[in-house]
Amino acid sequence: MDASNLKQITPWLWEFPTAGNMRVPARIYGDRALVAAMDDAVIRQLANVAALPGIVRAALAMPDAHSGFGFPIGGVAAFDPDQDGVICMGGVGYDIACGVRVLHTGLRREEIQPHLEALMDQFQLLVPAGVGGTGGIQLKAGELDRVLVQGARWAVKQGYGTREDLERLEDGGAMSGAVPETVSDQARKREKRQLGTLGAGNHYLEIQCVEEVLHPSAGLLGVASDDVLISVHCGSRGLGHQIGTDYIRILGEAARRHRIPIPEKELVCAPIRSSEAERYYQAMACGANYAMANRQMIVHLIREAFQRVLPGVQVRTLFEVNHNTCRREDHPVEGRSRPLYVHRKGATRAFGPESPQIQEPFRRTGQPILVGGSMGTDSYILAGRESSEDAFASTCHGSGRALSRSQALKRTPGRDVLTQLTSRGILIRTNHLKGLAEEAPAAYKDIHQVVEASTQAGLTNKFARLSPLGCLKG
DNA sequence: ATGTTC
Repeated sequence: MDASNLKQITPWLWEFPTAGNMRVPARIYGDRALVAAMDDAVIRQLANVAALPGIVRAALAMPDAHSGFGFPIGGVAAFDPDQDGVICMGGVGYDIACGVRVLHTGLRREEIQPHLEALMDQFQLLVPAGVGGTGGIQLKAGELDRVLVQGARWAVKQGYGTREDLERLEDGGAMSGAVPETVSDQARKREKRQLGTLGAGNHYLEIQCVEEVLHPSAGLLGVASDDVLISVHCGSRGLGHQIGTDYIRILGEAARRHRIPIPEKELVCAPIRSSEAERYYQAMACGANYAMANRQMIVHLIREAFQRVLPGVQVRTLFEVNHNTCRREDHPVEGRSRPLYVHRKGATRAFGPESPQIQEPFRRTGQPILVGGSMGTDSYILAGRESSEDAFASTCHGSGRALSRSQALKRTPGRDVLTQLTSRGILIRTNHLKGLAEEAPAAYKDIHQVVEASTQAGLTNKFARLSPLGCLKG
């Protein structure tokens, strides 16, 4: 992207001014190099989003943004129900409430090292992974509806976790507003035996070590140097994908009736107060609850693996954050708190300390966020700040793709990626070499640069830098 | 991301 077409607001924030049918400007967070490296489609898609009814302040892109289906990945947009604002499928994406759970093993680097191979083997054995992957639990008749409403709380009630896990999940593990009747038979059919499965693509389960503590309050999150953590990155599987697919048609018809122009298929939307948008929100909340239950089931499998290899180890939840959602949240608009519908696609919430909109354990630090690097690179723990409110309390979610999947496939064969990572001492487990090539480190932006831009822009503070020890890829 | 182009 040619940054000379953009107005520099700060060295970490750029603006594409309102033009044509845009109602608000488009703004991109990132340093000059990150913005210059973004594909032009990011601006085109942000301009499309900026033209939607009821959009507030600006259409935003985080420093890890790249083009997505209809709406950039790394995109944020908020809509006001009193200004004919809309709910937009593309602002959530297909993998509803994809997110990251972060666990603490209670172990230090030297304690885990002799058991790493055995642990990775057990993870591979116990956690089903891959496209179309089943092997998750078979739900009894009627049970799925309870999962869709209760989310991770359902899993804990079944004995797959603890109350302490739930205290550290968004909404205590159950997003409100879920109505199972809005989820199609087709979506239910695709769900069969996928609860407790990792999925494919950039989804992973990684053992990580705290390399560097970067904030004096890191201890409040329970993180210290050389601690061994686990990150689980996955989402709502076939069920969430089918909900997205189903509502493209429903929201598309609504958009036509309300005469909202839809330049790209997945940008379909409907007025927040229409029955179609209400139903989409209810179905999306079901997808979010499925994703949170899914991660909770995987946490249970991780604990099972530890029981086999290192019995007695207590694996605790540190936090979880979703990065593909639309949520009703209160935000100040022109000095007054307003209920807005905030879409974050490949972007996470980043409320600062004291915010009533985050779980109680995080009120002193701000919302904790795991920003995943690509496979084999560092990750960061960040926490939200009050100044993130400029971006509707949002920040980046990962390092962000620099190459498309097909470009990455051409660049490096999967076997070479495996060799490179192994030679750096990272244990890789996968059943799918092609997937490894698509997710090669070279296919991603530089995580350090993305995190630095987010920090300099005032969206988040750095709390810790993590390095990978072992990775199970979907 | 995804019953890997319904």
